[in-house]
Amino acid sequence: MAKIHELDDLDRQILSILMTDAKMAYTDIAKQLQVSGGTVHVRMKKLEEVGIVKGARLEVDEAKLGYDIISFIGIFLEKSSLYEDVIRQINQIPEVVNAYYTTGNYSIFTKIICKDTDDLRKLLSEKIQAISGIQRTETLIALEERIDRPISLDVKNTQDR
Amino acid sequence: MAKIHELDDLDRQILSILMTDAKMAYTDIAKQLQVSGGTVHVRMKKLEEVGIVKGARLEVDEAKLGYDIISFIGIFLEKSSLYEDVIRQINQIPEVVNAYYTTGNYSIFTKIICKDTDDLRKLLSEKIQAISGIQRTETLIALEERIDRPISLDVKNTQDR
DNA sequence: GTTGAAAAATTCCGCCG
DNA sequence: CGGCGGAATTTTTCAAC
Repeated sequence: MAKIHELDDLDRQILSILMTDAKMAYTDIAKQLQVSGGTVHVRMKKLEEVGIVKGARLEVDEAKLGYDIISFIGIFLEKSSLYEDVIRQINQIPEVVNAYYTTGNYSIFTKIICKDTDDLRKLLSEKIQAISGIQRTETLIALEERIDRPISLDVKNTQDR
Repeated sequence: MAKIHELDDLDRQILSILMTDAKMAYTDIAKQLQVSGGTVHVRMKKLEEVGIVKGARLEVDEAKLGYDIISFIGIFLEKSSLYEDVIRQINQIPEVVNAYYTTGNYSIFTKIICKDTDDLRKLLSEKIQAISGIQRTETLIALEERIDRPISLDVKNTQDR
């Protein structure tokens, strides 16, 4: 479930560009990388086929939509065997945007985006704490998002012009 | 820095669709929502102008690219006045994909994606710990990402057909 | 990997409710 | 004014080389 396919430098360059701007036209990328538009198309098709490219998401300013609170909630389970069940229930909560199975302090670690502190309070007391199998939670509130970017692929030749 | 613009239901429906699939053609969205392609175009332009739409990112399977370790690192600062300086230095580390200023236990909370545990170890000891102003760090390693999705906008009328 | 041409989507503009 | 329809321009997509 994590097979590494052979990618050449062109693949990585195309990915690098689209990872920060998925809407850029293939013809523009082609110009930038000095290849034909057809080539970019073929590469992307291959990358989609092997599952490296899973799709594209619009980046929105959540705060401008009224979602002001980003928080991380660490969840301790009563028994680790409850993991699947708890994840299933957490999945029902729309405000949860990420959930990870983790080592260390917590069993499950989640990222949550909600409208205000009242929303968060209700979410914790009425939704999260209500899930059976959860022992206790720890909440971390983010005041400011300072870095948000994709991973940077290292590309050998950046001698494009 | 968080002004809420008036969005109608059509705006929210368009956003909802593109937030999960930014590559969907405007004409397809138009068909789905029973409006003309031109209308979708005008709405998106407005959403971009007011900054609600910031861009689009390709979603990639990091594991297939060899990036197997997702970890969260909480950073304690010696003095909170060092915040800006430390963020600036963290920003230089390509593996850092997110950084937040937080309340609670930590001062800075980061999400990091790297290739393997050895990479992570080096990152911690050679890059993070080397930043002056950092007192200590706490690391959380994610074994499995189970939920990864955008926020869900509530749309009044979903009577599209 | 390229070229070129058909099909489709984007983008713009004048018109209508 | 907000939405519509159509036309010009670009882009995507695919074949043959």
